[in-house]
This record gives sequence, C-alpha cells and structure tokens, in this order.
Amino acid sequence: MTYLPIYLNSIFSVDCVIFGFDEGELKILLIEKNEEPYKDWFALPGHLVNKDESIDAAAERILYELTGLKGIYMEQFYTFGELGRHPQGRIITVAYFAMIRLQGNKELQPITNSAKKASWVSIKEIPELAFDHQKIFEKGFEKIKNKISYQPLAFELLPEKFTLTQLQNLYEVILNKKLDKRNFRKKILAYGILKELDEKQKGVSYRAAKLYKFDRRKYSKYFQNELSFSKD
Amino acid sequence: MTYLPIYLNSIFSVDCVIFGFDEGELKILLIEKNEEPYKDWFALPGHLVNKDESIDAAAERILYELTGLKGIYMEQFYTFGELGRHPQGRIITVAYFAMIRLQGNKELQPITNSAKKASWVSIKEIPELAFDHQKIFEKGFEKIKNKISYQPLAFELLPEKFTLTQLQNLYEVILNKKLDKRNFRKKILAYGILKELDEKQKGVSYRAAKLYKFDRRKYSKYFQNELSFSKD
DNA sequence: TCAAAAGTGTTTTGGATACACCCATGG
DNA sequence: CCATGGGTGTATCCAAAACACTTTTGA
Repeated sequence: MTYLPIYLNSIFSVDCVIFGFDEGELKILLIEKNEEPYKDWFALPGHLVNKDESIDAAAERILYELTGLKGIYMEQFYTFGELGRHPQGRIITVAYFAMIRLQGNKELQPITNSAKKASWVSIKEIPELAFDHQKIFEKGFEKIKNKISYQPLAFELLPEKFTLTQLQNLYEVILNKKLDKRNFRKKILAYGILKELDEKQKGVSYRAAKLYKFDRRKYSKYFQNELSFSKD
Repeated sequence: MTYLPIYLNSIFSVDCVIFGFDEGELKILLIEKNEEPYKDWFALPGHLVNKDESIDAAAERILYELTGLKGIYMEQFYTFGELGRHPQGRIITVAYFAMIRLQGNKELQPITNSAKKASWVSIKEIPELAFDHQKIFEKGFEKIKNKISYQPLAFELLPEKFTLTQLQNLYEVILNKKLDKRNFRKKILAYGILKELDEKQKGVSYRAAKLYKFDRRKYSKYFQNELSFSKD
C-alpha cells in the first residue's frame, strides 16, 4: 500500500491591472510585448509564476519588476481559465489589481526583457489587448468601482499630500459621476482617517486648499476586518 | 522569425464549498477521500480540471458528479496557490461556492471513484480537512455571509415553497445573529421577489404559515447588474 | 476687481432599528 | 383551553441626498 508521489507541475500566470491617477484621468499600466505570443501587442503586465513562489509573491514581484514599487495595496480578484485563452496551450491566469501613486514614477522602464516598454494609458483609450486582457481589465475595473464605494482605498492613487478636491475628483472619475462637494467632505472626514496638515497647496492662482494626509494607523483600525482573510 | 509553439500545460484543480440547509443547520458537503494524497481524510469535493474544459465547466461537472444537480448558483471566489499546499507538487486550486436545495438529496452517492462517500456536515462540526481545505471553507463562508447581506441568494438553499420563518431562520444561521421578525419580513417582502402562494404549511401543531416561492423572473430584473460580469 | 476654486450647514428623505400584542391551529 | 408559532404597525434614529452662498487668492 505504498504511495507513489507522482510530481505534478502547474504552469500559470499572473496578470495585473495596475491603476494610477494622473492629469485627472484614471490610467492603467500597459506593456508592449517583446516576445511571442502576441509580440508587439499591448498587454497587461503579467508573467508566468515561478515554481518556487506563491501566487501572491509572484504578483508582488511582477509589480516590482515593472514599477520598482513595494507595499502597494494589491488584491487577487479573479482567475481566468477559458479554453483557448492562451494560444500556446492550457494556461490559466490569476488576476490582481493594484492601486499606485504615480507621482514621479511616470516614466517606467520594464526590468523584464519580455516587454519593450511600459506606459500609462487612460482607461478611455485602451488599445486592443493581447489574450483576454480586455476582459480582465473590465472585471478589475468593476472590482475597484465596487470596492471604493465601501472602503476608502482611493488614497493609494494620490500623492501623499492631497486636497479634498483632488480626492473628490478621483472618486468622480472612478465612479463616473458627479458628487456633491459638501456631502463628499462630510462623509470622507467622518471616516476619521484623514489627517489635516498645517500646509496649503502652492502655485495655484486661486485660494489655496488645505492639504490632507491619509492616516494609515486609523485606517487599519477601522478596516482591519475588511482586509483580513480569516475573521470570524 | 518563425514562432515555435511550445505547448504548455497547466495542471490545476477546482474545489467546491457546497452549502446546504437542513434541520435548521447550515451544512457543507464533504467527501471522504479514497485515494492518495490524504487518503481517508475528509475534504471538500474537488478534482483536477480536464484538459478540454474551462474552469467554470469543471466546477459544474464536479458539482454534478457529486450531487446530480444542475443550474445551481455557483461562483468562483478565490484561487489558492501557496507553495506546499499540495504534497505532490505545484497545484493551484480555484475555489467555488454553491448553494443547493437538499430536499430529498440528503443521501448522495459520489459518482467519481476518488471519494468513498459524500456527506453533509454541519459547519459547526467540520473535521480536520485535507490540504488547505479548512482555509478554503473559511473564505467561502465569509463570502456567502457578505453576499447574502446585499443580495438575496438564500432561496437557493430552501425548498421551493417555504415560509418566511424558515427563510429568517436560514439568515439567522448564516449571519449567526437574531433578526427581528417584523423588520425581516418588511425588508424581504420589499424586494418584491417573493410570490405569496395560496397554500399553507401542513402537519404542524400550531397555526400554519403561508408558503412563499421565489420569483426568479423578478429577481433577475433587480439583480441583473450584480450578476453580469461586464456592465458599464 | 475678477475669475476660480475653497470652504461651510441645514433640511429632507428613506431605510434600518426597536419594540408588543392578538390570532389561528392542533393537541 | 393552552401551547406554539404566525402575523402585524408605529415611532425613532441615522445616514444619504439636496441644496447656495461667502471667502480667499493670484493675476
């Protein structure tokens, strides 16, 4: 009654929908592929997962390789495994989204050689994408829309110091609708996760707005339940 | 510049957290494994995905093989890919949950030979499980708790005709808290997705309650947005 | 002084909650 | 006639939504 350990190996990939906010627009990071399949196509940043890393670790690595960033809010949102989604065979892909602050990171050089270049593309101008990446993007976008409605994650996209109007604009762009200024401020301040700074906006030709900062400590106090995977 | 199609093959599995409601308790379907690894252990019903089927199709097939049921509400909720989660190598698993009506289906004979038997186990008495199935169960349970709070899916677990008290009990068991009878009825009837029948409960030694039925047509009218994958 | 955005409260509405008694039925 | 659950309405609270004017600043 011995048990023969046949060794099995799964090949799969991770694809990331990386959101950034710049010039008043919501953008995602796309690469131009430098290898087959879909050479020269635009695609979501993604790659095969190494044999010795967990999926979460792979997602972090890929984000790091493409942006140099660590400690970014990132979440797995769906796994795509339609037959025929990959021309080379049966490859399923686990999709993650991330929200990053692209202050000063506007120019990104891909570190992996599988991409020619990486660029930020407005979600309104997304070109035809490789594989089923259009579908992956859409589902990821849906996901963050829902998410920010009940969990104030949008800070991740803004510079460290921001004005309430900037924050509101971001919400308006993601949700694709106008919000009332007074109600927005009331609600967002009621969360108690913003710290008002003794500092004002500079270089604007109108009344300068107060700057605020996200208080990560208070945030995790109120939203730890949402973030933990095993609460009871 | 020819492109050599190296054929890649991914091996992965699907595991299902199948919820049922019986004798006032929320239960899940567990199998007793008949093969290595984890022979003789309890486990979530799950299996390797065939080469020629999509993940969703595999989930449906596995549910069918274990219960004979089709057309059940089922949803992918997470993919687990920790290193070492499978003793035979790198296998990731895509987890689904399902909610089924186990009226008359109490005794289930597994069709696959990989399981000795299948049984309904109260979520309060779950034995030690194979692989990382405990974690998968917990995450699935979290998921349905959240889900039924904003989307009335609980009908899937009840017999076709049910009383409002039965429905309320089910909610109470899933959410693990007492609900107010009047408020519950007000809210659930306000959805407008229940059809009142000209029929009453039988065989009870107290005033018989009205029976209701879930109106699937109205349901999909109000919740189509929630269910579709690509709304804008 | 003007253009542009900052900043600020009150009222209304709707949904969620809290709460207690009479009714119908079978045994 | 009694035990058991069935069935019902109102008052309160709170969060969300609607809504408009004054202030500050740089050009």
